[in-house]
Amino acid sequence: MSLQDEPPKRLGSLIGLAARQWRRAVDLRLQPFDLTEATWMPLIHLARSKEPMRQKDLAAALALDSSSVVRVLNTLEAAGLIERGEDEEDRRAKAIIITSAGRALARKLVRLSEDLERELLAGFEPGDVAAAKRLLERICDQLLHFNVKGRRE
Amino acid sequence: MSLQDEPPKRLGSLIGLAARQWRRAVDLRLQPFDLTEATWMPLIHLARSKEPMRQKDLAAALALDSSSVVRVLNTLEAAGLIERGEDEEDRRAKAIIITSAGRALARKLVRLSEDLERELLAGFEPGDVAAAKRLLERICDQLLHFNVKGRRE
DNA sequence: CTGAATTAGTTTGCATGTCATCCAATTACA
DNA sequence: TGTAATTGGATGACATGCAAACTAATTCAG
Repeated sequence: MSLQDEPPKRLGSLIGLAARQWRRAVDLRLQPFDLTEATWMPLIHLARSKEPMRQKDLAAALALDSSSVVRVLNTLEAAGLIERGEDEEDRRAKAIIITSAGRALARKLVRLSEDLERELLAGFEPGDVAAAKRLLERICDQLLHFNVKGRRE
Repeated sequence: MSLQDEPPKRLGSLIGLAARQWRRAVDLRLQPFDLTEATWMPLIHLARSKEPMRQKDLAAALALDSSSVVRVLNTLEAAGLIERGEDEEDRRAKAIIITSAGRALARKLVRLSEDLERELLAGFEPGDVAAAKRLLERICDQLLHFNVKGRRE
């Protein structure tokens, strides 16, 4: 059931496949914490920022639709990992603050994610990985461009 | 809104981001055909195969769960692009056959997908792209391994 | 040959991402 | 200043992927 036996995949499918498999791997490891890939990313991001973030900024940072972020934050809030405070400068906005429980969990998650990536990439040339990352970043930029252009033509 | 301004992304997030953006790009282009990325992949795959395929084989080829394939095939069947025939050798199985309308559409889609990829990758070194593809394939293999091991341990 | 295990396909429930739309607050401008 | 446009957030509908449970057909063991 190896992948090399099959006809060459397009880059798009390959990326999609890799993303799905990666997500499954992460979700597997996060099961003990009752978290999933979608929930840990915001948490780590929030832990990294010293200031409380607005949801809009978080969405931008994660390159997610703001509606997705709303839902994820709901579950994080229900789990007591974050709180939604008021933003003084703009009463529309909410200031997302991470609770101490959230911060503690985030520390574990960062370690876990580093372990996973290390384990997964063991046996790969660091240079190759870095090159692939650069390429992916450029592709993402290209796609962003492309999508924005296509949408609000 | 460029991506370079932000902290370096982990490879996992980067792949996920690229996959989402790529999907959006494809979906944008497929809107006129009332299709999405999830539906065109099976169609192209079916068009490529001379023999009618079983759903199980299609699922394996797309690296999808068989239940996902069921749903996609339902919509393709409703759109008149495929038909589910009986498999003579095994009455459990269905032989998926692509209709002439499906085949015609698939031809367009192949061209479209090639155009998209070409356009998107213009300005990239072909060698770099090939290297990234190889790396992604190896990562997918690694992840498959990893996930199978973790699941039914 | 008969019952157990396996297999192909389906159904259902859940998580996640996107879009369209709505509401309230803010900003811009005439 | 008063109204229009914009913005942050929330909600609902839909697509998609996965897992678990189910059905029907096949295979395997005895």
